[in-house]
Amino acid sequence: MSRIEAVRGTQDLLPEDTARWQEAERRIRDVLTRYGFGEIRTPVFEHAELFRRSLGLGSDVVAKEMYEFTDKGDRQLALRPEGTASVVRAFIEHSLPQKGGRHKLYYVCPVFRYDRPQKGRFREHHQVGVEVFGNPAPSQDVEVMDLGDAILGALGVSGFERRINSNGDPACRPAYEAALRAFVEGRKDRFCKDCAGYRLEHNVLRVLDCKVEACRAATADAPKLVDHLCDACRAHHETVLAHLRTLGLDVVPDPRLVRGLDYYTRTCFEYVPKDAGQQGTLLGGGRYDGLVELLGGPPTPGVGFGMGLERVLDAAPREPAAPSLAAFVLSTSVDAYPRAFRLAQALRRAGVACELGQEGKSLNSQLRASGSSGAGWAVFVAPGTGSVGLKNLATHVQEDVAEGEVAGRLAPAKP
RNA sequence: GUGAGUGUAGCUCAAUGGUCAGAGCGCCUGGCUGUGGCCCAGGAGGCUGUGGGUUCAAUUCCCAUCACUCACCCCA
Repeated sequence: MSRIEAVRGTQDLLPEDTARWQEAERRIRDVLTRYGFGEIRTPVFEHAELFRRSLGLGSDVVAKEMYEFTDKGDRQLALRPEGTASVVRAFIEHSLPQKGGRHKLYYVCPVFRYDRPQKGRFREHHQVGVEVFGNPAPSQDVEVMDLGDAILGALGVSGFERRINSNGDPACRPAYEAALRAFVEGRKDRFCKDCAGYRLEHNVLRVLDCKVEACRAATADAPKLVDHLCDACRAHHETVLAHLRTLGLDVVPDPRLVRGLDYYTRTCFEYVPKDAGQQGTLLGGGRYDGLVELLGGPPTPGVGFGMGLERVLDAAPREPAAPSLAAFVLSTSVDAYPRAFRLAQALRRAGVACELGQEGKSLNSQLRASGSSGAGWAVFVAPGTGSVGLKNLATHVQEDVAEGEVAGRLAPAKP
C-alpha cells in the first residue's frame, strides 16, 4: 500500500511556515489599506471560457497550463490560472462600472497552472494582485508601481530591479508588429526555429524575449516598440517616466519586456531580483485598457499587477520567530497532573499563552520540553494545594507563589 | 512538453553483488541522589520510493513508474 502524498507542484505549510506567511500577509494588507485598496474575494474556479476569452487562445496558460474539468452539471470549469480575469468578471457582474469613479481592488489567493515545477515555480502558488479600474492617467500606473515597491519594502525585500516598457495600443501596435515581422523575415536564418517558426507566425513580440543567445544578438538592432508608439502612447509613456522620477523610483527601460497575456496595453513592468535566475520575477503587471470591454463591460481603463508570494518570501530576509508561549506548566509527579491541568486552564482563560507538560511524561522530559518551547516561565506543580514554583527560565530564579496569583503575575498588562 | 541529476531511519548522509544495512543530529528512558539547555549510559525507529527483470543471491546491475532538484519553455 503506497501512501498518498501531496500532488506534484503543491506544498504544505507547517506552523513554522505559516507564522511567517501570516506576518507577511499582515504587512501586505497594511500597505494596501494605506494605499486605499479594498479586498475582493472571488471563487477559485470559474467558467473556463472566462480565461480563454481574456488571456487569448494562443497564450501558453490557456493552451496547456489550465486545470480544466467538467462538473456534474456539464459545465466547463477551470481553476483560476491568474487573478485579473476573475476580478474583471466580478467587477462587471456587480455593475461597478456603472457606479463610475475609480475602483481600487486587491486580492490574495492561490492560483493554479499545470507547469513543470522547479525553483520558484509551482502548480499551486499564491498571488497578491491589485487592479485599478476607471483611471486612464499615467499617474495611476505609477501609483500602482509605487505600491508594489512599498509592499516589497514592507517585507524587507531589496536588491531588485524595476523594468519597464510600453506595449503600445491597438492604434500603433499592429504597425510595429508588421515592422518587426518584416525584420525577422528578412533574416530568418539568424533566429532559432521557434522564433523563425510559430512566434513569427502567431506572436512576433515574443521573439524579443527569446532566451537563445543567437536570437538576442539578432534582435539587438531590431526596431523598438518605443520608437513606433503613436503620439498618445508616447505621451503616456513619457508622463509615466516623469512621475516615476517624481516619486524617486529608478527604472530600467527594457525594450524586450513583453507581457505574455494579450490584454496588456501601454505600460508593462516587472520587478526582478538582480541576482536571481530565470524564475525570479517577483511581480509583473501593466495596463489593460481593453480588457473590461473584451469581457462584456463598458470601455474601462485598468492597470494592476500580480505578485508571487512564494518568490517574494523566498527573497525576503528570514526574521527570528517571536516566542509565542509565556509559560510552561509541569507536574512534578503523576498525582499532580490534575492540579497542573486545572492551573493551565485558568492561565489560558486569563489570557496567558501556556503549554502543559504531557501527562505521564517524566519531570525531566517535561523540563526538556519547556526549555525548547521558548516559554519564559516554568510553573512547577506538586500534588496537594497551596503554592507552586514559579521559575524564570532565563534567570533560573525560582520562587513560591500561591496558585491563585500565578495568572496575575504572568498575564499581560491590560491597556 | 524537453534535458540532466537524485531517491537508504523523523532530519543530514555512509556502505557492500552475499551472514543481523551504519553514523551524526533528533526522539524516548535513566544517571549527574527529586528542576531544562552541557556531559554519560541504554533504547526505540529502515520490507534501502514503487513495480518488474538479470542472478544461486540485489540496497548495490538493467528497465519502467512516481516523486524531488536543477535547467529549457513559460510565467508570479
